[in-house]
Amino acid sequence: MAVTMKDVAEHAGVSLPTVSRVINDTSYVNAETRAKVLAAIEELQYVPNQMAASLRSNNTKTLALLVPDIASSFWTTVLRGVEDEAMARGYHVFLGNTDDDPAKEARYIDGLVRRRIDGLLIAPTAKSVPLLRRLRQQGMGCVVVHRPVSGLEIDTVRSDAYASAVILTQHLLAAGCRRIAFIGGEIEQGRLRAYRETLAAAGQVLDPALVRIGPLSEQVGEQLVNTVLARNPPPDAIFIGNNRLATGALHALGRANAQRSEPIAIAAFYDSAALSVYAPPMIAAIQPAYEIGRYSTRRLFDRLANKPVDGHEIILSNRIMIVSGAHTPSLEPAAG
Amino acid sequence: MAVTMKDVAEHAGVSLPTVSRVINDTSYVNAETRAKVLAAIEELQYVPNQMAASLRSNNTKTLALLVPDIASSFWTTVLRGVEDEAMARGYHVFLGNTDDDPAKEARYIDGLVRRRIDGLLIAPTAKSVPLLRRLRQQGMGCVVVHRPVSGLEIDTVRSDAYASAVILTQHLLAAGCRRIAFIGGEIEQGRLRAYRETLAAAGQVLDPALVRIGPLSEQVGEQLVNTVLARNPPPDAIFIGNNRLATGALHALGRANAQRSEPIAIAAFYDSAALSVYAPPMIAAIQPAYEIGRYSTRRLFDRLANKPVDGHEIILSNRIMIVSGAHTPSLEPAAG
DNA sequence: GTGAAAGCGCTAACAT
DNA sequence: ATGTTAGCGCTTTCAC
Repeated sequence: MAVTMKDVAEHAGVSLPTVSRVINDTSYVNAETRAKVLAAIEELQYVPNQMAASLRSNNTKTLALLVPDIASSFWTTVLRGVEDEAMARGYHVFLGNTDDDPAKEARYIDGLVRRRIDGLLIAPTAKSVPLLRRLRQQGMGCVVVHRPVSGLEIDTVRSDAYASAVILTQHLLAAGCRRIAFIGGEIEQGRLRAYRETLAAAGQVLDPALVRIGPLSEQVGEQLVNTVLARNPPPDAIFIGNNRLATGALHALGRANAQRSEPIAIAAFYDSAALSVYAPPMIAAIQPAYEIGRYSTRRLFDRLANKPVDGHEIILSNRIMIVSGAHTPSLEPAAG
Repeated sequence: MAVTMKDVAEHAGVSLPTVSRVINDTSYVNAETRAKVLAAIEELQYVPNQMAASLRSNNTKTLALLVPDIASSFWTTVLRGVEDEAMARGYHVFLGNTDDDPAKEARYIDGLVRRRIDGLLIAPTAKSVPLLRRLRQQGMGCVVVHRPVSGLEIDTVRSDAYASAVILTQHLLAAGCRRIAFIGGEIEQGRLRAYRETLAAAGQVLDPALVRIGPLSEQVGEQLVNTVLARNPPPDAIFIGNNRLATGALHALGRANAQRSEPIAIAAFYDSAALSVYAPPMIAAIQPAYEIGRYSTRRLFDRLANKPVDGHEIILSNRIMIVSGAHTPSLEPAAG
């Protein structure tokens, strides 16, 4: 059917492995021989068959990134980081959406293992630990992206959500807020804990009705805000623990604040893509999505190359920003 | 090394092809035999090697999507559509960013051809026609996404940008605007033509200084708006021909309008993801990104299956929306 | 309905 | 520095 390495070898009057050596630069080849081979490749328009190479050599030069939903600007930016880093090394990347559904995740991973990907970057669901454990036993290179995993020593790249959440909460307290609501996703346990502990440390009692958890979508963000606003007395500040929720939540808050003399203060986990589109006055923790993507991929490559690395966790810092104008996010990180 | 089909066959006491038949459901197998095989697969934790299967069967159950930049919400949503459709049929998808750079695109495609992907979904650069022609000669299934291609009969899925641009321009004219600026990307020739022709049809003379073309980024969107606003006399309306530019452009316009008694009217190509984050009063053409992704993928599958299809172009309609409140996009499509 | 044999296109191990 | 040989794990073809 298509032209194969054998055809190239015959055309160039050399043996088949010599062609392989030229293509993969895997051992020295005479300049003359090399030229003949290159000419044959050019003339026959030969394109190597990676399937065959992979079957023999046991590596596919292929990675995969599994995220909850690529439609979220955070994950999009992570993907861009992964892609840039992988492409620079001649690797290609599969993308998969899990929708945080363990069944979908499992189905995806099965397909990826069949395809013998060299490594996996994954934002696991809450129930993925056994699956990750099995993958690792099978020798699959894995890096967990942006989510902590308990009960398993595995490479993880994430930002320090807890520390940022403390700063955000302290900022609201310092601004005089005394009824601070929290909305977030199931997965944001660290941020919720930071919020609770910071309030407790400041001697604040917490109204449990002001803490709302829900699935990660814009619509839910809006609903959760409306729910806590309906509480009597209403909150004087809202901590939004997730960037996906933030998109909807900020809308609802914008409308609510437009009708109040004293606006409700806002702290939010957000990302730079969303920031460039909409940024009301607030204090925000901006997550380094692109860097998370790049560092995850680098760590994966380091593992694949058996390079020595220290520790299992890479923790990047969020950028804390105080946004003052309606559409003019300050470009300077805030102090503290 | 790993457990192979041969191991499964021995364990189940059947021949190797029988295992293959069970796995791929490729011919009838006795219920008993089937059960034995399935048990062996389970017991040995066997995962088929898709490389080997692909090498033999000449298909990889793999697609690729090449976009200018996945960080744009439009392409993100297209990807989601592609992914959903592909996953439903057991296909996996490679993602690539070209940054509209022909060299990068070529490098990417080479890697994909080596990997023997079954089909390619691509938003080509302006210079990709020869490349596409060659790919098609090699028998690669190709669908062009969201961009018109001239001089080549190739499957294309896009929205009717020209028609929408006419409606947007007519709307601005009907609202009494007489100095309508246009900002867009190099690639948006159809939209620019619609704008020019509609103005001409209405007997309007066009100030060439009010037409600005630039590369697609938020920053450029902001710059282009500032450039046309600096013109004396200033425009009374701005037509934003691209959703990526729109993000930055709408910021600049928001600031400008805040300081004017008579606001500058806005018409824009936008997308639903961006809309849910920020939507000032304007008339917008909302592009059906998710559907473009799904239809492209379906068309590709139809071609791969040699199904008869009529025509090379699938043209979807944009949704025309009149946004009135600051953050409350009307959910009803506007008439006309 | 199932098995035996061949071979997809390449790389790895060895020989020279 | 290059050639010979073997075989990666599977599907296909052809028997029976």
